[in-house]
Amino acid sequence: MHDAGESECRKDALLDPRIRRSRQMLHDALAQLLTQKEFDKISIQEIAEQAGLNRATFYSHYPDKFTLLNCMVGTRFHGLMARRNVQVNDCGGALKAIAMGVCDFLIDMPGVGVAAGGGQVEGSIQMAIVEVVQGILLRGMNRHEPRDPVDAKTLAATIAWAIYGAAYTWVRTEERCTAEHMAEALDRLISPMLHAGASGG
Amino acid sequence: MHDAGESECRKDALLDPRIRRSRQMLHDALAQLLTQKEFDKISIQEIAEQAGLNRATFYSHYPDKFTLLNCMVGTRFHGLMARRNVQVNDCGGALKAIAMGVCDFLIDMPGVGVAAGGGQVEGSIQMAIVEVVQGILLRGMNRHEPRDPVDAKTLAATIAWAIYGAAYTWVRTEERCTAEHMAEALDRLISPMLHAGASGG
DNA sequence: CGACATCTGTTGCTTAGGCAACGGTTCGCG
DNA sequence: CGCGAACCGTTGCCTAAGCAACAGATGTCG
Repeated sequence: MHDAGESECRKDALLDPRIRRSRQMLHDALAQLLTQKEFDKISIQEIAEQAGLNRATFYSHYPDKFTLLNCMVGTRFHGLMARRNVQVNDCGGALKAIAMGVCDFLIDMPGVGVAAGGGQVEGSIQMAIVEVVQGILLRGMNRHEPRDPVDAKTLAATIAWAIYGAAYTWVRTEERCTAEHMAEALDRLISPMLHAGASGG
Repeated sequence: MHDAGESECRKDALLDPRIRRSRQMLHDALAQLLTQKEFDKISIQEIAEQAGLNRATFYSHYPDKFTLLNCMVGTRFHGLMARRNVQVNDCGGALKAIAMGVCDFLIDMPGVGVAAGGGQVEGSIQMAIVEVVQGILLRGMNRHEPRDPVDAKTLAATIAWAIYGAAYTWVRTEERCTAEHMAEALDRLISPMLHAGASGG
């Protein structure tokens, strides 16, 4: 089985309610356990037990706990941005909204503190954030001011990584400013990049 | 089917996890809907939808929404008392704990406000509370100071109804005292009844 | 070293839930 | 009155989840 492997993490709709429910419970279980112990100290048995699901059911959804982690992080970040309806449209402030989302997500995400680093959790978070932010940027750019696809992809990647890097550094800073302040600073910093190269080729 | 009919509401343990989960979801769904509209304005379709379950699944657990209401209220009150580990033992204060539980439950229970009265919801609550409180009293009396079974049953019923009636009146009072204060008053009022007739025949 | 414990993937069978469809009731509205 | 809409209670078929059991890997303690 392993229907939810990596790439098909977010086919939320159209799915059997039982499947969506089970995956949701596995996500919640892992998130809960991450508040108590490190990722590599968590067994699949624990996750299944915490979720109130059978261990065999875990394997019918994910091949291993790493894939679950990736899907959990991706789904949660995607959900956060979707709930806030973050998108790049004609009115400004999109970059600020994106940066706010990333900052808030990093703050709330268990397993990411001032301590620890280089773990599997950080990697999953980074991947998920960059991928989702890239998607938002690309969709907005294509809809608003079309440009060369290669340029668009490069630009989106650059901005996505820039925002993630800034937020990642920010969240690990002892006496950091507010997320709001950080997001505004990032917006001012990056906006020129987004609008400068429009329609260039 | 209809495995959870009325009397066998609380066989929680030993049951297939899927069954416990579904019933829990139906309980939560009904409780949620009761915060929004009156009981007889709620359809089974709504309950199933709110629970994220199929309508047919509802019928495999309960014959109608009245049974669900009874089970939901009973389970919730029983769970509240169990979590607080309320029981009649050698040290005093049992009646206060019981009264506190009843007051807190009535306060939190949706569908019971200063308004409305004589509805199906009130009836279910009354039945559940009296039954559970009677059980607690009977178990405690048998364990602590055995007496004639008939007397015990009558005494337990009397006290249970007294507490319910007091709490019912209290919760519908405009400017009521705290639950703590009310429980203490009831304890002082009823304790003599509980201890007076011990070992009588 | 062996004994014991825990976790891992995987299997086959059983059971609960999803779904579509049915006929039947009630209600409101033109 | 007829019509549609919504709810009811039930059915049969299909799919996901529970469960027990397996062999194998790892780890730890005496």
